[in-house]
Amino acid sequence: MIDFKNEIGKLVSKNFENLNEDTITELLEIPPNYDLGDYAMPCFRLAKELRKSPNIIAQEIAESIKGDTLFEKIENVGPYVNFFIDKKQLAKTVLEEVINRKEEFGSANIGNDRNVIVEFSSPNIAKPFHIGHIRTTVIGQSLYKIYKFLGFNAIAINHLGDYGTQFGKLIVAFKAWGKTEEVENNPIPELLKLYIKFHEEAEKDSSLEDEARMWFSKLENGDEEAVGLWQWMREVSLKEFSRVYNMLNIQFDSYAGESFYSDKMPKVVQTLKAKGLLTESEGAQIVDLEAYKMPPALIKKSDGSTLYITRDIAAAIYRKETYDFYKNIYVVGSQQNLHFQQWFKVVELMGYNWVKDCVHVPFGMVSLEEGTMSTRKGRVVFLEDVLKNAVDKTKEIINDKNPNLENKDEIAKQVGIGAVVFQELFNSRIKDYTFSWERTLSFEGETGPYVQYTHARANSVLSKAEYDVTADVDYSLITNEEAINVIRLLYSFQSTIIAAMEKNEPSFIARHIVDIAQAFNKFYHECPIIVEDKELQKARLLIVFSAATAIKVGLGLLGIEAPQKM
RNA sequence: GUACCCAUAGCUCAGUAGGAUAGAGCAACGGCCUUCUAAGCCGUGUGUCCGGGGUUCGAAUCCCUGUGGGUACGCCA
Repeated sequence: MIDFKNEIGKLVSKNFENLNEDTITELLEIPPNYDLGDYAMPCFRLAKELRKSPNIIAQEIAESIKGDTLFEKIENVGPYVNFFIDKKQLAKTVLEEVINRKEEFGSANIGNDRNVIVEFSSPNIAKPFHIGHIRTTVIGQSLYKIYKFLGFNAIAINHLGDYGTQFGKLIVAFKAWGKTEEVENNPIPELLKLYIKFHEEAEKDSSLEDEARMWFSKLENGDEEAVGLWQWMREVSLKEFSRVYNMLNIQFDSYAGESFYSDKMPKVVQTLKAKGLLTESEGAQIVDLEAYKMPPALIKKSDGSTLYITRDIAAAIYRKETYDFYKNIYVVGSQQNLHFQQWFKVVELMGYNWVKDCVHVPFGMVSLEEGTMSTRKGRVVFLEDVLKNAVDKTKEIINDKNPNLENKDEIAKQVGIGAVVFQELFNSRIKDYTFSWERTLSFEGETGPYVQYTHARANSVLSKAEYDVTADVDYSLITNEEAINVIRLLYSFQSTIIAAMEKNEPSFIARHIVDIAQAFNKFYHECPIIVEDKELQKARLLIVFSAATAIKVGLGLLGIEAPQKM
């Protein structure tokens, strides 16, 4: 595609020797509305250097450029120079790009096949997969897809919470009150019951906590009974999780969870000791971080067993050795900000300069209307229930609006789950929010189903017209504002995807495809597409095809399906 | 107590690297299906951009400060 910013840079610098292309393109911005052009160049900052008023500079620049074919108009308004792109040129460059690239539209080879690890989802074994896990799961999946789309070799890692004192607790609880058959039949809920019971009983009898620590210690030392029970719990839990992953269509390249690193930790402790970073404090082994205004990092408990932070360090080192990552991304809630800061600092102190490539991508908390979620208190909303409810609601809507639709169940699944995922990805990561059924199950306005609906509608037109993609189009027929607005959004599609990658923010893409859908729907209402004039029809169908393609690609990057009909 | 995060319309939120009149969706009300999918489109209204300073030609955006809310701070993850 033509890079219009660069073209403006060339045009202006040609006439003004003391302005080079880069300073011009850096100044360029997109005006508040299209009446003021496609690009604007504010001249305030040039005023000092050129010793003229911004208005005069803008006037001189505007007057110096005459008769360029890429721009239909270049005008001066006060201190701004406004550039209006020639509509035919814009339509041609954008629509030809879509034709040439189809569902690769928007992709780019920025990554050069370098490895980017995305760690996400990472639920705790033996605990329910609840609504609090949705953000990491869905944001992680989307980032994984975005990096791939931009030419990186993305690696999805599910860092399962399959280790730690909690397993000591579960083993104690299972041995005391559990029944194998009940757990086999209904693993997560039964294990959760045991976990809750443990905490209730431990309040009365604190020796249970010690017993739990002892069992975890046994597990770490390879005690046969402990390892056997642990393996069994891990297996039945994973089977449950995979149901949700299948619904969301998520695959992982690795399930190397915390337990995977258990034999890699002694070396970390050794290195820390060798580098003189480890000190003893209250019987535990710590790395003092006071010089960096942080609380100390606990490496080993007083009973000798390890902690979360030690495992994360071991995992990072292992990943560097195994994948030689370009970036190592952790999609983990903002509650763990300090934890990441601490262990990043420890790794830095160990002398590993690749720590700069480790990125914590935090996100805000999900709470319930009743208050914060608590597994121990059993106050949770299961993710599977949310997805199922959304699918059921979608089925009702389909029966109401489009009862003759084929594959109702499949489409209800795509739309219902799409609605939940989209809602999750539409807002900035960092914001906290309260889960609400009403909002999750609303399908109008800025929602997944709205975008999917727009895609299906576009497809319906294409199939009615028996459209064949062709570049043999008279682009000068594309003149109306509604059509051009769609094309403008398609033009900025790729830069939006790149920004989403740079900021690790899938919501950029979600918002952009809503914009495309809105612009398309206006176009759809204003301009009849299947018309007498076949040349005009061809041009408009190409816009329909292009908008549908971009929406499909965008939804794909969010991990959402784009059904042909709905 | 200390650190970090958040604060924009009745509600949920956008607002690119500081730039021209601060925008969407929802909710409310009123229109539009004999024509390409009405999960749609069009119209109507609302803002001390949390308060106060500062930097700047220019601040919702950057800095300082206060307020309100959230999170985290040694043997959980």
